[in-house]
Amino acid sequence: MRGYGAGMSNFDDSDAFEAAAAPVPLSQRAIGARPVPYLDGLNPAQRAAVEALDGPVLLLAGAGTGKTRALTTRIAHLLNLGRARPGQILAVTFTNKAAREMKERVARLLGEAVEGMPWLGTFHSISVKILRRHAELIGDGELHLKPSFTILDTDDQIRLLRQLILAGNIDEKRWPARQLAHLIDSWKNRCLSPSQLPRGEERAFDGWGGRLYAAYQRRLLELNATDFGDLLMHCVHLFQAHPDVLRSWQDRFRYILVDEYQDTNVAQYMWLRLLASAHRNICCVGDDDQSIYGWRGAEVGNILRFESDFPGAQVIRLEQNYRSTPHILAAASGLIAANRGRLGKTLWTEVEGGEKVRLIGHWDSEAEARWIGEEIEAFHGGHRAALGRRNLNDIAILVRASHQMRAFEDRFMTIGLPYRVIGGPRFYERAEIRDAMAYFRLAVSPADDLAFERIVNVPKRGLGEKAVQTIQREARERNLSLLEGAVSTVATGALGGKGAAALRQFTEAMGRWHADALDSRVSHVELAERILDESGYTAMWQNDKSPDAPGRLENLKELIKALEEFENLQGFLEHVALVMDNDSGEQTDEVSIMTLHAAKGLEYPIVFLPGWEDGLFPSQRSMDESGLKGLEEERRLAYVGITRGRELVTISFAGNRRMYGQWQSSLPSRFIDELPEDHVEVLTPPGLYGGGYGAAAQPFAPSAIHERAAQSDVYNSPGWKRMQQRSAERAQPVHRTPVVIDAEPAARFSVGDRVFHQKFGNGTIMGIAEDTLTVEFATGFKTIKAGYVQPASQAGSGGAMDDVPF
DNA sequence: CTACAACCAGTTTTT
DNA sequence: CTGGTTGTAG
Repeated sequence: MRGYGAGMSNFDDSDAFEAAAAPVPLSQRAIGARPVPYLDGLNPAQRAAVEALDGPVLLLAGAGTGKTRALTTRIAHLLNLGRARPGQILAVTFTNKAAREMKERVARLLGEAVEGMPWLGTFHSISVKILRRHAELIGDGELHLKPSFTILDTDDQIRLLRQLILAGNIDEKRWPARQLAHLIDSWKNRCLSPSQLPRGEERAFDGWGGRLYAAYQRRLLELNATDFGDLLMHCVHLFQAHPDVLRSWQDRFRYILVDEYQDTNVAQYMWLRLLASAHRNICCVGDDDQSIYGWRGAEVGNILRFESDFPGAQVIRLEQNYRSTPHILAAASGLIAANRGRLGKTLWTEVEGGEKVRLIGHWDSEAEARWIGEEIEAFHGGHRAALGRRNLNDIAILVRASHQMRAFEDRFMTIGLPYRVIGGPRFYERAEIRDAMAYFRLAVSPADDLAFERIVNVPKRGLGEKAVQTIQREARERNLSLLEGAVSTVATGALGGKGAAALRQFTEAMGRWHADALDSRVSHVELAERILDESGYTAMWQNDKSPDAPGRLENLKELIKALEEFENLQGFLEHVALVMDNDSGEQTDEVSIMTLHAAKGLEYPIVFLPGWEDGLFPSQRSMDESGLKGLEEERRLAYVGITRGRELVTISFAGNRRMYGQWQSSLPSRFIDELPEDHVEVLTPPGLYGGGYGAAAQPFAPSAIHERAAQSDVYNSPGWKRMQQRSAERAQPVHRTPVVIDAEPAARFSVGDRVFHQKFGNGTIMGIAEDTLTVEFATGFKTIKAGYVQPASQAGSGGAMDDVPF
């Protein structure tokens, strides 16, 4: 057993073990009437976490220390001891994914015997459940929510705000709706209603912030709608204003568990405090070193303050790591030790050996991508003896900013290395899904004005801005919904011939769909398909020549499939806003590329961390906006990145990077200086000065990189200097290695073959000249290097179009 | 109303 | 450089 944690003063090895120093292993004692096999195999700290059932508990769980296991076992224990029934445990997560995983694992621990946990879910989904029961209490006497309220997503929210901004005669150029949305969100994150805004803040947004916020909240009530931020804020205000209601929920939830506590914002914190204040049986699990969402309202302070917030709290540290090698843990620990405000933990492992964290600098971002591509091919081909032959699924590239991904996508496309981008737009955020949903929403609730506006002219019906304005005027004057207003507009003949005919057709069809939506004899799945067909929506994409059109049609099919799981359209719409996500169930062998944020909670045997350059990582913007706080959050992000790796972590940086089409030179990240050099091996970049892979590592310590930059071989090489000079002239770097790897593929193709191209979609080869193909795509003829296309049948492996859900 | 050209901004992301 | 939005001409 060895501890790592350079310079951490508050580390106390005995902490975790004292709590569990029981003479007889607990798993061998009879607890209650039933045996407790699930306690077997827990380490002492985990067992302590499971058994400290009463009172406030802070479970500081480092990366890879079996946090979820402790949490789910704790739930099983509560149930097994009869301390609570499933309905009396409140277990909160941030994401649906985490909630799902926890549900599955609790079910596995307890077998079929236990019914599901109704109150295991995200902050938002649980808040919705609570709010629906007390909707009438939200708002004022005049105007209040109804239990059937809808939940607007960010898009709806912004469109609503834009209308208010325009109505207030504010220049939307200088004061964009997006910014107002962010401002209002930040208020809601802090649980501030319009009347509670601190002086000064209400004057934000050109003096209109407070008033626009108030107007927006009023409009939401009129629409019987909430946004995501409201769900939490309304709950807190409900609890504060109605002690009897709060009391009933406090009584119901005998035990409270919270996952990822370091990511809670003020609203979530208040929500939890209110619910826990009576019995104080609250167990918060988190890792202050992994708090990386400060920019969206998370308060690390919540976890740092836990002991004073809940006096007498037990603090249990999970520090035994089951994921990474000692070198990886040591590198991560050394790095994070540079952060000030932290509670302090020291990860250790029983595992021995393993490779040091590798560090390598490259001339530019293209060389970096090229090198990583070659490394991956070597791992995949089994050319790294120590690691054996690896699946691509074992490998991940974690970047700071999504624009870094392109270099890798380009390169991997060229060499035909299958990859998958994780993250990206969510399924329900895709335009086609939102359009389809708007149709369904309008069919179910004809008064849904936002849905009406979204689809009245999708597909194009010749109903542009003018027509919509006419309808809006009509609706406002007669106090009707937009759909009713549209009917009325047709009747009064306020709209010209062509538009009127199209609008009549639209409203009549919608009338039929609405009737069918209410008719329980009509299958909602068939109705949904019919709506998309009759509205011309499906046809719109079928006629669309762009390469992503087939993918969109595919998504629509998936949407219909998802519908089958629900009783009716209403039920589907109720859940979809909160619970829909894109977890592609496909199991193909691909390298994963994602942002560091998206990687949190995941692990891979082999991890590449490119782009460690000052300004990019740590991000300049982060530091400019939040100073030291921002820098520390960046450092936590680096910590998260390193601790994703199980066996081998490779950090890299480039001296030049293309940004917005221009070459910019950069220095290695300051985080590289902070890596403990005993655990880092510095590699020599290939091709610079005859180095090559086999060359011995340069014997300079990473902590000296900045100091030695001026004299080191890398930075003194003629090539490097030439590049610096060239990039200053905005020229392309000298460094251009001919692409060797893809010299052969042309042979694989012959005229007439169907091929797939990332950008142009599917096409047919019309001619071949060496490695250059002439391909006919839907959009016309293109001349393409063979390396950029793949046989159409394999289009499933590695194209951006694979990034579709399910 | 649509199509195309000019213009501008440009981390991280869940619900 | 790119994608998204805005502005103008047809």
